[in-house]
Amino acid sequence: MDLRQVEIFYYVAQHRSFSKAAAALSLTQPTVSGHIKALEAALNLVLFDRLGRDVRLTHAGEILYGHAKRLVDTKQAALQGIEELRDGLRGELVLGGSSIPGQYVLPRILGQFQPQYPGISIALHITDTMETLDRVVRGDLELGIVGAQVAHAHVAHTPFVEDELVLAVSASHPWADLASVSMDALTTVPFIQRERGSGSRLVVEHALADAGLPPAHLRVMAEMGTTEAIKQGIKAGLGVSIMSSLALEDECKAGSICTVAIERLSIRRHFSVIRHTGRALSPLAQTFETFLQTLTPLSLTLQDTPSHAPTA
Amino acid sequence: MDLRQVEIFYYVAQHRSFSKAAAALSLTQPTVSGHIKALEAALNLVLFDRLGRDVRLTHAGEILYGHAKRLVDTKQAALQGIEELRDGLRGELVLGGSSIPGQYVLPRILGQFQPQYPGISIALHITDTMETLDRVVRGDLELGIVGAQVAHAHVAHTPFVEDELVLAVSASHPWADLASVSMDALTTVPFIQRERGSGSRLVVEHALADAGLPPAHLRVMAEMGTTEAIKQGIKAGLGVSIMSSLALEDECKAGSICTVAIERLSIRRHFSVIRHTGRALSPLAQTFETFLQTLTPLSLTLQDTPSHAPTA
DNA sequence: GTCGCTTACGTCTAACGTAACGATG
DNA sequence: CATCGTTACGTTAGACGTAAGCGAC
Repeated sequence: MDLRQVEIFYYVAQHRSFSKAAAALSLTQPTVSGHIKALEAALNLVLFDRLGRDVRLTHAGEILYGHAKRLVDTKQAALQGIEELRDGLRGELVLGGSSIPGQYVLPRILGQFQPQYPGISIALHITDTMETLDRVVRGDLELGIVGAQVAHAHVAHTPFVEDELVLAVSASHPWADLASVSMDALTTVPFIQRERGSGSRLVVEHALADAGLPPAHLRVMAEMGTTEAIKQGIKAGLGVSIMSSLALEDECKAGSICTVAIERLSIRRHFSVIRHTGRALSPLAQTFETFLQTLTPLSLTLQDTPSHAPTA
Repeated sequence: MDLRQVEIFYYVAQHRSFSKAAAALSLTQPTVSGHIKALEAALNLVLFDRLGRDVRLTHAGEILYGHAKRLVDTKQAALQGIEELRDGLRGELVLGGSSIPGQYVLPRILGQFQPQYPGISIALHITDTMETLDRVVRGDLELGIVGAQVAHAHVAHTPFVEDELVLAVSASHPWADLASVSMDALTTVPFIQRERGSGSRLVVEHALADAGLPPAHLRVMAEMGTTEAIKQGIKAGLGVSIMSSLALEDECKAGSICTVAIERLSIRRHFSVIRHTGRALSPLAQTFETFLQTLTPLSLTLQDTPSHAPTA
């Protein structure tokens, strides 16, 4: 049974006329005749009584009519669903982000993106860089945004907005009012670092090592799983840390944490958008990726990114 | 969007493999490839991620999969519905019958027919011959069984079981014990006849007229709308009547009404199955018509048709 | 090298249109 | 005779198969 035939049957049944159905379908009347004939032959049923100029459904035709209506409706619903999907108007955008991008960057971006597509839903999985990468590889996430360049076959990295990692100290710390401290000074104070697997930690260790300060020289007094925990540790006077300036916005404003420059050291990184090269992106994900590319770093910093120097 | 493509897509999605889907569909693998390619082009969407030897649905593919499943299921349901319909296993058999066939013949036949098709329902409309004919013409009834040959363009008559119209008198009537009476005697007793439009009345009038007894010569003392009313009239001693032997079964057995032969007159008729020549019969009606044809008059008379001579 | 999807190409069915025919009112 | 469905036939698109190509493990 061919859907085309069923569709034509549906039109004929509705119009009670072969010729009117043909007109409605932009076909010629013999074509409609042929399809109905073929359908009747395929089903081995007579579907219409041809009564002079009147065409009526037979009992069998009425049964088929109900099924035909359901088929045509289902097809229509499918086409509409696909249409909306293709336009990125519907669907679920499944994203992943490591902690800093996931907590401080993506929420702002999604806040701009979602209002443009009221029909969509967004799932944002915030884990760490490694886990995000794994999920992209498995296909659980369409796109990930991570804070470190982690290579993997089948995974493409696209550089994204820039981030600066800064030295953060408690407002009551002796360094709080200094313009800058030397790199060597870092080894003299208790240091709090992120857990292994964190992109931030990777970047910090690389940057310090490149500048001639092996990570082992730091007086690491604590290793914490989240940036939030580290901030609490800093405020409690446990130690200092180097973290994304993005995470310090509120604390700088509030004056509870101050950032201090490190002499001759600027730790900058790009966040990366990662995706599986072997998998196709959903239209919605494509739309989002395009949206990301139109975002200049400016449009992010424009909204309340803390200035480098603490306000307090 | 072609249903064939969707169906093939559905198989590929289920098997997570083009080649396995091809095998399941008895197609070659390139054919399946081609269909998926065409579908992806038609929808302007990538439906599968081809990951080496693994094939996975994209997000768009998953959306389509839901629709595809509904489409395939709907098609399947339609085919099954049609199948059952064609086999006459389901549906409604809409019949009409004039009073005698409708009340005394069809119930017996339907009692044999329906148990063979548990899924069907039967609507039996009992009116008179003319009304039954009209309804067949209008298409409200697929088949009618009437007691007289009434010609109409587009209506075909098929002779059915034979019926005998007999003289019925009350058990207390002077004629009750006679073997027969003369035709002329009929004009000497009060006569009860059926209403206009009745096939029985038509047949009786024709038969008497043919035998030389104009209907006007009867001493008609009552005209009643139903056979049942006439039987009550006979039992009450209002008069005699000529009616179908089929309607007298119980009364003869009970001894309340006796049948008497009329000399040199036997009034026989065939019931006719009528149908519209311009309309197709539903498979169920076809099945029923075939069933009717296999019924010999014997199989009807076999079950308790009253003997011509009264038992009492 | 093997497995599995894609591409290329040839065949053949069938979808469609045009034109002629036929029946109904 | 006008309208509407059917039949006949020619054209073209596409469904399918075979064979070769190609990337991944």
